[in-house]
Amino acid sequence: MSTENKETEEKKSLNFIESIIEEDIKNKKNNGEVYTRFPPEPNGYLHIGHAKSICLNFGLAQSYNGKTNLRFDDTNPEKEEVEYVDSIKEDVNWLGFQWKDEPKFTSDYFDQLYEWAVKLINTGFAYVDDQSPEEISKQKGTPTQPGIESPHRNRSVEENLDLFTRMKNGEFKNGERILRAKIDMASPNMHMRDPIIYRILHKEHHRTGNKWCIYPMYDFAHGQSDYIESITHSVCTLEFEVHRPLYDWILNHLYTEGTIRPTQIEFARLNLSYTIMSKRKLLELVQDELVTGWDDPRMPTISGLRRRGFTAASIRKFAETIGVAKRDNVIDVAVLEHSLRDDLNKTAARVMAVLNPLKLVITNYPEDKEEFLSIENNPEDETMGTREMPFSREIYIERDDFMEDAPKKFFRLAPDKEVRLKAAYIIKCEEVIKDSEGNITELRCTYDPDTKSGSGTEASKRKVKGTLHWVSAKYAIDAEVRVYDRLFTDEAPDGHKDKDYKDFINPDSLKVLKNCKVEPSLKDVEPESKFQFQRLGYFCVDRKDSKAGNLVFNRTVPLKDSWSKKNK
RNA sequence: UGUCCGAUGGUGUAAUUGGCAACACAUCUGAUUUUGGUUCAGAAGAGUCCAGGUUCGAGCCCUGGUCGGACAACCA
Repeated sequence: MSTENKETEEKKSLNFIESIIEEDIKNKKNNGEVYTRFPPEPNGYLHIGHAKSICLNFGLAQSYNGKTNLRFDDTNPEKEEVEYVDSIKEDVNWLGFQWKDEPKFTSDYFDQLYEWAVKLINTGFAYVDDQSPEEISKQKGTPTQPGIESPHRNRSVEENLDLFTRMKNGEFKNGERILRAKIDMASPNMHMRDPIIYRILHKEHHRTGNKWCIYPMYDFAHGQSDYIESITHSVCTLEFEVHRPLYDWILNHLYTEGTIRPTQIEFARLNLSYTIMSKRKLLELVQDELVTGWDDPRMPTISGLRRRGFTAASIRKFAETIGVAKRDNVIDVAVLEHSLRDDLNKTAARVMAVLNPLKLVITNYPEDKEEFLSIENNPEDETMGTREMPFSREIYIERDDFMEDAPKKFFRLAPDKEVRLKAAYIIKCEEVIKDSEGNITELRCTYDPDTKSGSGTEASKRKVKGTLHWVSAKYAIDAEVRVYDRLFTDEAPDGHKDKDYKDFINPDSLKVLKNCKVEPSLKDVEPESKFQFQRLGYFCVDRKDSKAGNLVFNRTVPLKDSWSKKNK
């Protein structure tokens, strides 16, 4: 049986949301259409957890020939800002998704929402309450005890209408009046105990300015926005599960026969080991200057991952790999790193860079001689071609690649030992030069001219245990390399009752290396371009700080390293 | 002493009319390798939260438990 046959015969397994959608399509629900939305609140930057949701929502629409809206859920002017709106649009685009038409805003629907509130009042399903927040919350009861009804619950429609109009007109101060849905104060679901649907907020809104001084609550805006936009499947995270009865209740009171009616479906949010995902805590890291900003390469934000050197494709692949379900989950951050390496391995050009330079002189190599050696750009992809690298008598190698008293399994350079210089010659270490304090300052080696890589000679085919990367001292370019590591030392930084997540910040999450030497082909690299520094890891050109003549590279992720692992 | 949701190797996700628990990550071998990378070959690791029941047969259906999560913002 051919693989082709196999693929067509094996049905791809569906996640629970896809199952629901396929069932809906089969039943001709919503005319078989699939229309999703991604509805962030513009009160912070998007993170990898949002990426899961973005890939899910846009991906669902893609698989079922549907469309996806980007909608900003901007009903709380106290927390929301345009800076966040802009960053969110950029991040979604960067991830590779296109929303339908212009981005939508819940604030676009404030007029309609107001009308619907009036309708609810007119039909006797909403009332204005004059009580203080404290009183209202006291009457709300607890999950195990029913609430009690507000003394204003049975006001006349006329009085409610008058009061609500005056709320809108700014006759009251913040908190003096509130509009509530009249549902059931004894409901076992707290959200059904006459939830607040409109509050007074004398605060300028980033889009509607000072037009409104009353703003709808999430529950009185989200479902209606879905409905207005003809969203068929409103996919959100599990914490909104208990809101679903209210979502449905509101729709029941506004729904017009024959229109598309959205359904809310909840999935479990992403948790990543060694990572925090709370927007509030991420904001705190930024405000406390524990990181340099929302796009600090150590942040799990999309802009942080991007600046770190992640590819959009690797994030999409990650989202696909982890799947979607309803149970709590913690994904090993290694899964994310794996999808990254997998992508970069195929796409990133190999270059030579020495992070901790140690001078090495090849004593039998003529002083005036120079060679240009051909080297492949990516062994995984021949079409990426080759380049020429200058070789000369004086080179730099990695300090870690030399050991004076080397253990048996150390396949690198040591006194009297041989090693191959990648794409060049086999050299032998003859002498170790030290300063007065005993620090190694230079290595003297000899090379065997017959061992030139690719020359085809018998000597060139000789096997030596180790191969080192190197750069010509004369031609190397200086660069700054920022070596990033995970931000937290604990698997679950915010999972400890007795300790703050900040207690687990990794003091070595960033090491700045100033005098690195990189090969000359890197002279004019574009910001964000990605490379594999041979034998070290994947690095990218920092999109903000790298300039011609002042190169800055970020370490995206190290190569897998079975040597250091073995030596732990 | 409430309502809703969930429970499958270390981690995640599958098992679609009930039919030998599969895949990925992680782990460990070995081979290849001018990257201690990649690739390749292989190993180990769960009997599906527990107890009953239905059935020739249950991860899947039924009953009762246990454990975990969410919910009491004029946040979303």
